[in-house]
Amino acid sequence: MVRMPLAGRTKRQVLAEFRNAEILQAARRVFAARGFEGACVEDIAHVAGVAKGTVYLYYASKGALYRAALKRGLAEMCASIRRRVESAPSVRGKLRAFVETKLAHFEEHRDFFRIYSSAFSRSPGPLCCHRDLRAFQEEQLRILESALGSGGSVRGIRPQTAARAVFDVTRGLIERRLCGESREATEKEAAALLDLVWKGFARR
Amino acid sequence: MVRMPLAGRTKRQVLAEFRNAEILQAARRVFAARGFEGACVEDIAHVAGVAKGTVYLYYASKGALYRAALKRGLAEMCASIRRRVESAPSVRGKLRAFVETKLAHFEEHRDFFRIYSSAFSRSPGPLCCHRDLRAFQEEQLRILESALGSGGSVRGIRPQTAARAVFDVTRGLIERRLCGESREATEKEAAALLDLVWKGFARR
Amino acid sequence: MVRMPLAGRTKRQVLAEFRNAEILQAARRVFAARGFEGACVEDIAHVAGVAKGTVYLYYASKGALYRAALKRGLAEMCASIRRRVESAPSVRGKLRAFVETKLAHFEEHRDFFRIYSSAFSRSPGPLCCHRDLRAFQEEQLRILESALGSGGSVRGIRPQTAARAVFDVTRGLIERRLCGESREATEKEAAALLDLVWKGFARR
Amino acid sequence: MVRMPLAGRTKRQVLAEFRNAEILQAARRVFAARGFEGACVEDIAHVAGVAKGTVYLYYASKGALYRAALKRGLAEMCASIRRRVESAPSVRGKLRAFVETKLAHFEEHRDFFRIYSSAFSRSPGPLCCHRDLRAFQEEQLRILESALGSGGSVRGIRPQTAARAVFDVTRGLIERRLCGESREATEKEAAALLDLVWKGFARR
DNA sequence: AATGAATGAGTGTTCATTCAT
DNA sequence: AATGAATGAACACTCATTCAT
Repeated sequence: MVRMPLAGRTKRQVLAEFRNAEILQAARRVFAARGFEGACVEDIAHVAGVAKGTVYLYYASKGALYRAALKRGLAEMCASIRRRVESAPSVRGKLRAFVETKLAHFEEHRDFFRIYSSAFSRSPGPLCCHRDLRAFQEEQLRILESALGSGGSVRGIRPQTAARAVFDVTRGLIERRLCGESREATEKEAAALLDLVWKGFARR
Repeated sequence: MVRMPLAGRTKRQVLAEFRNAEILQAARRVFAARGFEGACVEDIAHVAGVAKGTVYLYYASKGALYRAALKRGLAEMCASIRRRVESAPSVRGKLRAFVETKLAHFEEHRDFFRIYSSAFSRSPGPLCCHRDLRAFQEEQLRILESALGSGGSVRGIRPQTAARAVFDVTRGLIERRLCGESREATEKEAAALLDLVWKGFARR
Repeated sequence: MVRMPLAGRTKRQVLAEFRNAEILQAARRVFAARGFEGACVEDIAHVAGVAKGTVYLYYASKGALYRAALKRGLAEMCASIRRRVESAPSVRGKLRAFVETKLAHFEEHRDFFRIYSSAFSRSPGPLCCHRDLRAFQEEQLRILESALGSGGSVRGIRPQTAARAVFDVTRGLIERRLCGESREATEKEAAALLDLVWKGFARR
Repeated sequence: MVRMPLAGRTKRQVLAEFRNAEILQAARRVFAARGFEGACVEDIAHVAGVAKGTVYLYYASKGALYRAALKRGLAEMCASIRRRVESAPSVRGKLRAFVETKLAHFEEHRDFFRIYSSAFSRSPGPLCCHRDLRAFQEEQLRILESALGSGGSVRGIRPQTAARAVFDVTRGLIERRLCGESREATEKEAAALLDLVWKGFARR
C-alpha cells in the first residue's frame, strides 16, 4: 500500500503511473484482439506509445503483463458489479443488476471477454485457472450471496447454490450474446433464466 | 491395384486408421496439456510414435489437427451423453444423467477440458467460437430439451430455458470440479443446483 | 550402347522406355515452370502419371533427373539446329538458320530456356557449368564453324571467332525475345546483328 | 532524441551502415557460392558475424536480401564500367575498356557471376528477369551506345546494334573465362571478337 | 528512466529419399 | 517393377528478452 499525500508524488511517480496505465490499457486491447500467444510485446509497446524495452521496466515478462491486464479488467468489472448490485433496491432487482451489468460490461469491452474466457485454459501444468480469476469469481459469488441472503426468502435452497446458478447462467448468456445472439433474444433469455432461478430459489 | 480382402479393409487401411487414431489421441493429450499455441507438432508426433512428417500425411496443418481433435472429443462426449440420458427413466433422472455423464467424462478426460474451454476464445477475427463447438452445444441443448419436453410438467417456463440453465450450470460445476473442488462437494452442489432448476421449472 | 534388334525388345523394355520418356518429359515441364529447387519430385511423378517411387527406379536423384532432362532438351535442340543449318544453301543462310532455329525452339519451349539458362549458375562447388551444357555448346560452335569455314571467304578473322560471336549474340537475342521484346523487333535485331557479324567476318 | 554530432551521423547510424555492408557482403558471398535456394539465411548471418535475427532487422526477407545484394553488385560494376569507358580516349579503346572492365570485375568477384547469371532464370511466373537486372543491362547498353555514337564512323549499322553485339559477346567471354579458359586465350578471343565487331561496324 | 538494436531459441511446414508390400 | 506411406533433415521467419547507450 503506497501512501499518497496530496502533493507528495514527484513528477517521476506521476509519469510512471501514467505510463503504467497506458501500458496496461494497450495490453488489454492487444491481448483481447489477438490472444496471449498472438499478441506481441512490440505491438503492445507501440499501442502504448513507448518503446519495447520500457514495457520490461514495468512488467517482468509478457506473462506478467498479461496477468496484470487480466486483473485490472476483472477488478474494474467487479467494482462496477458491486456498485450496481448494492444500489438495487430489491433482491430480484439485485440479480437483474448482476446479469445486466456483466452483459453490458462485456458488450462494451467485448474484446476483454476473450482474455477472460481463456484465462481458465491458459496456464501450463496442472489444470487450474489463474489465482486472480478464482479470486474475482469468489468475489462475485459473495456479492450474489449477500444479495440473496439479505432476502431471507429461502426454503430448502442455500443462497450459495442460487448464487452459483446465477453466476453460471450469466456466463452462458454472455457467451451466447457475444457469439451473435441478438440483444433482444439475450434479454428475453436473461429474464426467463432469472425467473427460473428465482422460482426455484424463492418459492415458498 | 490392391486386393480387397473379405473384411472390406486392406491391411493398409487398417494401419492408416490406427495411425490416425494414435495421432488424434496424442494431439488431444498434448493440446490439452499445453494449449494450442503451446503445443508443438513435433511433440504430438513423438507422443503418437510417428515422425513429424507423418502427422502432415494425415492432417494438413496444426490447426486442422486441433480442430479434428476437438471434434473427435466432442463427438465422443455427445454420443455418451445421449446414450445415458436416453436410457434414464424419469425426467429428473435424465437431468442427473446429463450432469453426471459430463462430469465423469471430463474427469476421465480431464485434459480435454482445456481444449474444450479454450475453443471459444481461440480463432482470430470477430469473437466467435468454432463452428464445431457451436454445433455440439446445440446438440446437447436439444438432448436436454427433449428430455425436459417429454415430462410435460412445465408451467410458464419453456423447456429451452431450463435446458440452457442445466447446460450452463453443468459447465460451472465441471470447472469448479476440475479446479480442485472435491468430488463430494461437487456432487452435493450438483444435486442442489439440479434441485433448484427443477423446482423452478417443474413447480406446480 | 544397347543393341536394338528389330523385334528384340520385350514388352518390359518397351514399357520402360515409354515410362522413361514420360518422366523426362514431365521433368522438363515441371523444372521449366518452377526451377530446380521449386520443382518437387512428387509433382513430376504426378505429371508423368507414375508414383513417386517409380521416378527413383529410373533416376537416382532429383539432380540426376534434372541433368537428364537438360541433356535431352539440349540434344533435341542441337539435332534440330544441325538439320536446319546443314540444309541451308549459303553461308549467310546457315547463320540465319542457326539464329532462327534457336529462337523458334526457345519460343516453342519457352519454359526450357529457364533450365537452359540456369544450368550455368546451378551446380555447387567451383563455378562451372554442367559438363553436358559445355558439350552441347561446343557442338553448336562446331556446327557454326563448319558452316563458316565452308565459305572460305575469311580475311584475318578465324571462323571460330565468328562462330562465337554468332553464338553469343544469339543467346542475347533469345533472352531479349523471351523477356518481352516483340517478334518483329527481335527479327529486325537478328538481321542487323547477323549483318554486323557478317560484314566483320566476310569483308574482303 | 539523439544528439546529432557535427559529422552528421550518429554513432548508431555509422554502426548500422557498417552492419548493413557486412550483411550485404556476406549475402553476396553465400548466394554466389550456393545460389539463392541453396543459401540459408543462418549461414549468411554467420558469415556476416551477426545473429540470424539481425539480418531481418536490415532486410525483410531472404528474397529482399538477395535483390539488394544483386543490385549492389550491379551498381558497383556499372559505375566502374562507366568510369573506365569514359576515360578511354578512342572509340576502340572504349570498347576494349568495356570488355576488360567486365572481365576483370567478374574475375575479381568471380562469385558474383553466379548471382548475376542466375538472375534471369530466377523469379517465378512468366519468364522475365529482375527489374534491376534489366535496368542495369540498359545502362550498360547506353554506355556502349554513346561510346560508339561519338565515333560517328557508322555506315549502315546503328550504334545500338553494335552495342548489343559487344554486350552479348562480352557475356560469352566472361562465361568461358570463368568456366576455365585461360586468361591468355580469353584475351586473345576478346581482341578477335572486338576486331570482328569493329570491322563490321566501322568499315567504310 | 527510456530506448531499440541485437540475439537465438523455437516452430510450422516441405520434400528428397527409402523401403516394406 | 511399381507403389506410396513414412521419415527426418532443413529452413525461413518470429519474438521474448537483454543490455549498451
